[in-house]
Parts: sequence; structure tokens; C-alpha cells
Amino acid sequence: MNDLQSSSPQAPSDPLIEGLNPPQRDAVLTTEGPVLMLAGAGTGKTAALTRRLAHLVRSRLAWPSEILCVTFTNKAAREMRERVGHLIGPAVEGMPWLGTFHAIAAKMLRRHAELVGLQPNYTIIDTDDQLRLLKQLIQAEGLDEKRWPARQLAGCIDRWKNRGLNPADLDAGENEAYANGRGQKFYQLYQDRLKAVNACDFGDLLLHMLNILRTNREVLEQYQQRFKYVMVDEYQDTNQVQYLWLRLIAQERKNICVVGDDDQSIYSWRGAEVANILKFEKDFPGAKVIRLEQNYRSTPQILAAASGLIGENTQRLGKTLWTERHPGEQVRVIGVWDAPEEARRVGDEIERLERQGAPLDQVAILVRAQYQTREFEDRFISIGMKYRIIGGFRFYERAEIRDALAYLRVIAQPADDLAFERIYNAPKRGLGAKALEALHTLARRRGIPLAMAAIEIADTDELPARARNTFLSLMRDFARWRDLAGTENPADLLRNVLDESGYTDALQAEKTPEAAGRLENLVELARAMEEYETLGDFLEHVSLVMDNDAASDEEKVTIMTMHAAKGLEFDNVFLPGWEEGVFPSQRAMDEGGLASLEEERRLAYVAITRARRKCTILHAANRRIYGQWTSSIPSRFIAELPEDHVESETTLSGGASLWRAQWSEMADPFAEVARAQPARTITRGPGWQRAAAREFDTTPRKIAESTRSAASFAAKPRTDVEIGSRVFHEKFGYGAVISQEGNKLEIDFEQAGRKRVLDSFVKPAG
DNA sequence: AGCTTTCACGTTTTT
DNA sequence: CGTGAAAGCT
Repeated sequence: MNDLQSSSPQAPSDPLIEGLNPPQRDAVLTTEGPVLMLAGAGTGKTAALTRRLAHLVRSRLAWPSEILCVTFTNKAAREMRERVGHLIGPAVEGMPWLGTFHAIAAKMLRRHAELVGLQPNYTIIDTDDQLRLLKQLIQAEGLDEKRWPARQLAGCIDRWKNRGLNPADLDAGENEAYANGRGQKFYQLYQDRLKAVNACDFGDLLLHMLNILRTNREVLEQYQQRFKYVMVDEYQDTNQVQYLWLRLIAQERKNICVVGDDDQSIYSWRGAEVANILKFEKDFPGAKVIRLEQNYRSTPQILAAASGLIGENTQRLGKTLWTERHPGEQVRVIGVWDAPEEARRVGDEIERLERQGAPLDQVAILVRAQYQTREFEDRFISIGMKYRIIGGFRFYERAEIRDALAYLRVIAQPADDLAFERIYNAPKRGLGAKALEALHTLARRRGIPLAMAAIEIADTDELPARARNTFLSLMRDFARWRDLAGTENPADLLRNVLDESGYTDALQAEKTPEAAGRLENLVELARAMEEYETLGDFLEHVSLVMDNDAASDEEKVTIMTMHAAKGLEFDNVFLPGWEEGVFPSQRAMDEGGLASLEEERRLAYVAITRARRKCTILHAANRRIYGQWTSSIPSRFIAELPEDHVESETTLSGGASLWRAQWSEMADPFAEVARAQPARTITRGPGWQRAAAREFDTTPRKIAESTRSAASFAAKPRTDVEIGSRVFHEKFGYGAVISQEGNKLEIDFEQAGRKRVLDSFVKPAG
């Protein structure tokens, strides 16, 4: 991001530290001993980190293969590799230990698999497989899966693994977390089952390695010797296993440099422990703490707003960000009547930016929850604004891709029952639940994998002959493909498998647009396989490394969650939905109390600091949540923004009085404050703060008349339209009224089709 | 065996 | 309101 930064007068001799500010140089040159680099948002931490790595190699302190460098995401690892490559050239190829925690742990585990009862070609299963497996176990134990959902169990197991706990390590309390004290039992059953099918889940990669390092002195010493230097990015996101794992490896040489920002810790809900960064100095006594506080990204106005907000948090190491950039514009806060207006408003603003020549790929809308994206999507489609939504399904999560991978998994590893179950009847071969049941029974009795049972069942009279023959011929196909895997490259193997299994034919027979898309995806998958030598190589990459942030060449507005935006930056950032209950999220606060509130605040901080030039925050008085119109008051985070750096505006003129009236009906403490304010300002200030301090219940509540929409408060139902009458609507044109409910009309438009609209938007026609 | 209807449920997400 | 997954129906 900021490779070339304004440098201080004295010219450094080493080009690696040229252009770095003093703390950054310090971080690069302090190679020995523990280092904690506290790097605020936009302070050039990646520049410091990559140059430090390059410095270690260039000055011959370590060979590239002697440096362990861990990141959280593949994207970060890729970026790091690329940037280090620019600095040290092809030597970067010799860095096998630069990667994500999971990729590195998986690589280590391949070497020591037998120590935890696995074979080196173990399969890495994803959450989907994990859930299916757990469901089977729950059913097999005769539990009601509704009462004790597999999701819940999966959540428990994940949390235990994140904390480095094996089944035997659970205490009674933990055991209670699932099905009245059967947590441990199910955890154990699950681990046994995984071992039986020679598989690992994501959590296992780290936990198995930790177990190995804990119990095998030679293995531990081997890694302690090898890694002369350890570096960790986004240290505030490490969970307990990762922490323990790092500590074991680094505790001998103590050359560990961690980089992070406690203010940007937003993943505690998936096991990250801010405590790890807070206690680093205790874990590694004598650690040198380096603060990167010069921000190269945002304007002082944006920075001040964000700093003021995060200052409300109590548990922090504390940093003071500063910048040399020009002041810029204040953060703007806009209040609107409802969510559609919010989307309209953002659309208008972006169109204005566009007219001023701002590139659309420098505009982002960051939301708290995925459902908020729809409103913008709808609006942008109707005004023809180019946009892309980040998130949702990843390439390898699509059904057809997973099916294809399942075929490959059974080829590579016949014991992979989960993969077998996925494709034994895909495409449809007339094998159903009872056929699978028979296989399971046989497999269990003989202690063999399903794929093997599918062959042996031919010699029994368990199933109709037709089903037995189908199994047998399928297994003959697999035998042939397995041979093929030895000679052909993975891509061609896949093409053969898809054709010969009938998978391609089945999709072609569908003749739907979706099926066509699926076929394309499969072609794409085969193409992606071209670069891999062996099937095993490919399978490892697909489960750990394959992501698809499809880089689009077109200029589009980006819509994504605040979480997904971490690490990114945009000239213009829009932050909609800043209302109590939405952001901070009600659910988070219900579950985690004050700690969660602080995490939500950190999320707000992350969101604001994504903006380089202009940050616009919006809040709506009404929004539909789960189909129910819900009224909310502005987020407390808005009140926490320092006033001097904020410019407020509301479009609630006529509507505002209604809005306030609505709140006063409910004896809301803010109603008074709101009424006391001039119409064009947002309700905040001392009154707001006081009210907030009293912990008033700010849960969004259902509007009194549940049958009427919130918008119905804006006007009484109209009497000048009736069923069947012809009306005109600004956007949809002419249409006939089908029904009237409150002030909502259902209209059959001549052009736009059937729609539900507010009666205030239509005029009687002719 | 496969399709339809009903019912519950509903952040954030990487590997 | 929409979606997804489990029972019910043909």
C-alpha cells in the first residue's frame, strides 16, 4: 500500500529502509529478540514487514527457508510473497514457510501424520462435510437432531479446537455445552470417525500439529532449530491454538516479530483472542514494542473521527495516529426516513462523485450484515449503477465443484466415505437412501470403507440385483480412473471422470441456464487444475488455498461487509445502517455484553479508517428486518464521533415530526432530545450521551400496529384511489390498482408488472 | 424414488 | 419476507 513514503532528511545507505519512517526502520532493523509492532490502520505495516523479511535474507541472517512467516488469509500470503519477491528476487521461491497458519500446519502435518494416527495423504474436509458427518453421528446415537442441532455441536468442537482442547481435556462445564453433558462423547466420536476416514477438519490441522509439538521433543526441536526467525501478521486475530503453537516454536530462539493492532480485532467470535497481543510483552519479556502511528491513508478529519470513537473503548494498548495529509472534509452523517431512501441517497451521492470524475472502484459501501446489501443491489439495478457484491458463495463451495472434487477425493483416497456419499448417486443412478443404508451396514460390519463395501456387496443378496450392479460398475469406473490418475495430469483426469460418470451428460440434459453455468464452472475447474502436477497437490490447494476474489477489470462500486473490508482502502466510503440494533448488532450485544459492544466499536473504527478522502455514515428511522418494519434510533456510535469532525444532515423534515411523535408515544427518552433539536440536525449531544449512559433499552421495536407498515405513519390511506382504478407512478408508469392495504397499494403496471407501492407515490391517472 | 408442502429460522467468516 | 431443510404425498 505505502511502499514509498516521505522520507526523513538523512539518506539511509540500505535501500531496504529508504523511504521508511523512523519506527518502520526500527522494525526492519531490529532482527534479534521479540518484537511487537503495533501498527495502526494505514500506517504501512506491510511495507515494514516485507522489508524486514527481505532484510533478514539480504543480510544473510537466515536463508529464506529458515524464516517462518504466517498470515491469516491466502490473499495476505500471496501479497506478501509478491512484495518480498520484488525486494529479493527469485530467492522468494525458496520460502516454503510463508503462508497461512492452516497451509503451514497442513504441510507440517503431512510429514508427521502417523504421529496422530493419520496417513500422509489425509483429506482436509470443509464445514459442509463436517456438518454431514456430525449429523450422522447424532442420528446414530439416537438423538433428536432438532433438539441438538449439528451446527451447535460443530460450533462447540470448533471452539474447543481453537482453544487447543482435545476431547480428554474437557472439564465438566465444557462437556455440558452440548446435549446435557454429552459434548465430550460426541467430540471423541467425531475425532474417531475422522481418523477412520483419514481426514482432518480445519481446526485439526493446527490442533494435531500442536499435539505433536507438545509430545514429541525431537519434532519440536527440529522446528525450533529450523526457524531462525518467526513473523506473524495480524497477531490480534490469533486464537489460542495458534498462540500456543507459535510460542512453542519461537520460545527457543525468541526471534519472533508480531504485527497487529488491538483496535482492529474484530474476530473474537471465531476464536481470536485480543489478549494474545495485549500480553505479548509478558510472554516474551524484554520485547521491543514499536508503534507505527503515522497514517498514510486518511485525512485528519477521518482519522480524528475514528480516533475519537475508538477512544470510548477501555481495553486497549493505545495509539495516537497522526498524518501529514491535508485536512479534507468532515465525516458526514445523514439521517433518512427508511432503508430504501438510504439506498437512493447513496446512489445519488455516488452518481455525483461519478460526474466529478471519481473512479467507481474507489467507492465502497460497507455494511454490518449481508442482508443490508439487497437494498443497494435493488437500487443500483434500477438506476443502472455498476456494482459488485463481495462475499457469499465461493467458487469451491458450489455444488457442482464439490461434486467434482468428491470424485477426485474418492480416486485419491478410497477411504473417503464423505466424498463417496456425496457422489454415489450424483448424477442420478437410481441409488437411494436404502442402497446407502445397506452399504453402511456392510461397511460397519466388515470395518471397511464404503467404496470397498460397494464392491463386496455384489457378492451378497442385500440389494436388488440392479442396485448391486450399479455399484459394481461405478467401482469399476473408479478403478479405471485410479489407474488413469497415475499417468494423466489432474485436469485431463477430471475431464474424463466428468464425461464417463455421466455427470456432464446429466447437466446437459437439464437445459436450464443454471446447468449451463455449472458446466462452465466445471470447465473452469479443470482449467485451474492445469498447473498442478499431481492430484494430491491439487486437492491440498483446493481445500486450503483456492479462493476466488475474481478481479474484475470493470470499474464498479464495491458492496461488502465491514469485516470483509479489513485491510482494504477506498477514496470514498459509505457506511449505511448505523442504527441501534443493526450496528451495534443487537445479537452481538445480547450474547457478549460489553465486550461485544467494544468489538462492534472496533468494527466501526475499521470501517471508518477504510476511507482515504471521504466517509459518509447513514442511518434510517425505519427498515424492514425479517419482513417486519422496524423503527430504530441512530447508533450510539454516531453520538460518539467527535462533533468537530462531523457534519450532520437529515432529510426528515415533514417525516421527522412523525418520527419523533412515534418515539414519544413509546416514552422514549430520546424523544425529548429529538424535539429540542432544530429540524436539520441529528439528535446528539449531552442529552444523548446522558440517555445512553443510563443504558436505556434501545432494542429496535416493532411498530405498534403490526399489520401496518412503518410508512403508514407518513400518511393516512388514500381515498381517491380504489380497486381497479388507473394510476400513474413516477418510476413504474401507468397501472391498475389490484388491492389496497393501509396506504400500500398493489398495482399491476403496464410496463413494470405487479408491484407493491406506497399510495403517496401514485397519482390518479386521467 | 422423487417431488411438493410445511415449518423454523434468521450476524460477522477464514481456513 | 425469503430461504433451506425435513416430513408428506404421489
